Amino acid sequence: MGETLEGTIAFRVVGALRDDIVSMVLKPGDVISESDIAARYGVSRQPVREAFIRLAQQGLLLIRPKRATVVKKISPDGVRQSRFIRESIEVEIIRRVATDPKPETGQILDDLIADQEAASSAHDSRRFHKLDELFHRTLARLAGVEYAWQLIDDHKMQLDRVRYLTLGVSSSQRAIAEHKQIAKAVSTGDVVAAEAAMRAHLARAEVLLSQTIEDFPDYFE
Amino acid sequence: MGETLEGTIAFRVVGALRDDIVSMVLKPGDVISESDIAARYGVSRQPVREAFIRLAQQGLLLIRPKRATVVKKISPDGVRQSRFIRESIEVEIIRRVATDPKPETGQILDDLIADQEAASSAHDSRRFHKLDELFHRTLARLAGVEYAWQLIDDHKMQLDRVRYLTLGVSSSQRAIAEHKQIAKAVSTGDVVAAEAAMRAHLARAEVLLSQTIEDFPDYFE
DNA sequence: TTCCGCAATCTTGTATGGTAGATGCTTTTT
DNA sequence: AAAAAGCATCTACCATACAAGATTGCGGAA
Repeated sequence: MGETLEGTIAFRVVGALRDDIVSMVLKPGDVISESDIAARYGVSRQPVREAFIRLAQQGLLLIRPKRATVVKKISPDGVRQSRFIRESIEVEIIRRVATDPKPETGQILDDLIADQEAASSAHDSRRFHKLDELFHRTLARLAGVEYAWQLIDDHKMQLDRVRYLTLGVSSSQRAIAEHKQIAKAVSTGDVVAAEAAMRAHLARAEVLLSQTIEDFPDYFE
Repeated sequence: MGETLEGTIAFRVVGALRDDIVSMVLKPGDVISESDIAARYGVSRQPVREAFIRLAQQGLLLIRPKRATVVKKISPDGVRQSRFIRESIEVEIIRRVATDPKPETGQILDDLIADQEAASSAHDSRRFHKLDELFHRTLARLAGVEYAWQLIDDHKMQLDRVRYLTLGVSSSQRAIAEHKQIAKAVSTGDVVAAEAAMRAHLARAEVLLSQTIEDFPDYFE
């Protein structure tokens, strides 16, 4: 035991702040200070400061020395490049999986899609979102590069803030249909179709950004 | 001014430790402590601790709570996946650049290659390495995703530690020839050839890893 | 009225002391 | 002799105090 630092105060503060930022409880541009957060959580400045450092390195906070710390505004160009990174990696993943599909691949993906349909029918959007994420992470695992997904996950936080602003807009039916396309192309070893399906799937979120910027201009830089 | 934190002690310690780790002055498995480093640099433990946090998040250190902090050993699988990430992104970059090459693209790349040839003739391996890095970063800039290169750069630290163990092995002549291939394919808009040339260029380092593991087994996990 | 300067008061950065957990060696017990 | 208990001594974690840059607003001078 104790091989990780999950039990530390700093770790808890990191999690709490990250959740608040991604879920827009703390809004882009909000000014916070080590003392504020420390008082709010009833701890000293020290672990809060360390949490700030971690979150700043993840691109969620901006520490302005001797001035203040602010919740980083969403950078449209940053979002664009995060998507570029995600698409680059996921396309390469889908290629590798489709090039050499294992026998059990199709069944694994189909099971996940079935779960998603259940969550969609139950209108459990939180579970649906979790399963959507799992679908993509599973593809990474099948390609033997699960660590690469962890990287995407870090950058996805930026995208998730935008997603949170557009809740309810996304059509789960359409996402499921696209997942089915991807799964089918993968299990039949059709690399070209798999890549095209993945690109189309990822491109769908594209249109949302400009509209969101107009709706919430203060949250963007 | 002062919009950054470059002037802080913690920042300097980060840089110094990172250089020591990448250049193998601090070797994988070495045990260090906040007190050690603090005494060595003549500062207090606080900025050292913050430097540890940053470096741990970058994957160079492993903090074992209440036990010690060690220079992280190189993970062969991590190196493999870092290469996967790099190849995914760089291939996508080269596609975009080659798909829509700007008029000045060819000249920019040719100039860089010329500089590299000069550095190679002068046997200035440090400058050669810097220019090699600049070549790739320039491609990212031409694709409009310079931030993506920054991401690669973070992961490249892991690869650089391996590279440092194999100094002198790489042939600069061959690297230059490959850069020329890439530049030519890009400026003529030959997407397929550009992608193939980039993959070949990145794959060349592949063979070195297994040999390096045999030569320095203690540095790997 | 406008502008300049200064001081109160924010902020983050740094130093240091104390706490608790983990390790390893010594001593004690069986 | 072997195993277990105790203790010295590491470590990172946390709390607190102080330092120094940055901001704000007030007051006096032009």
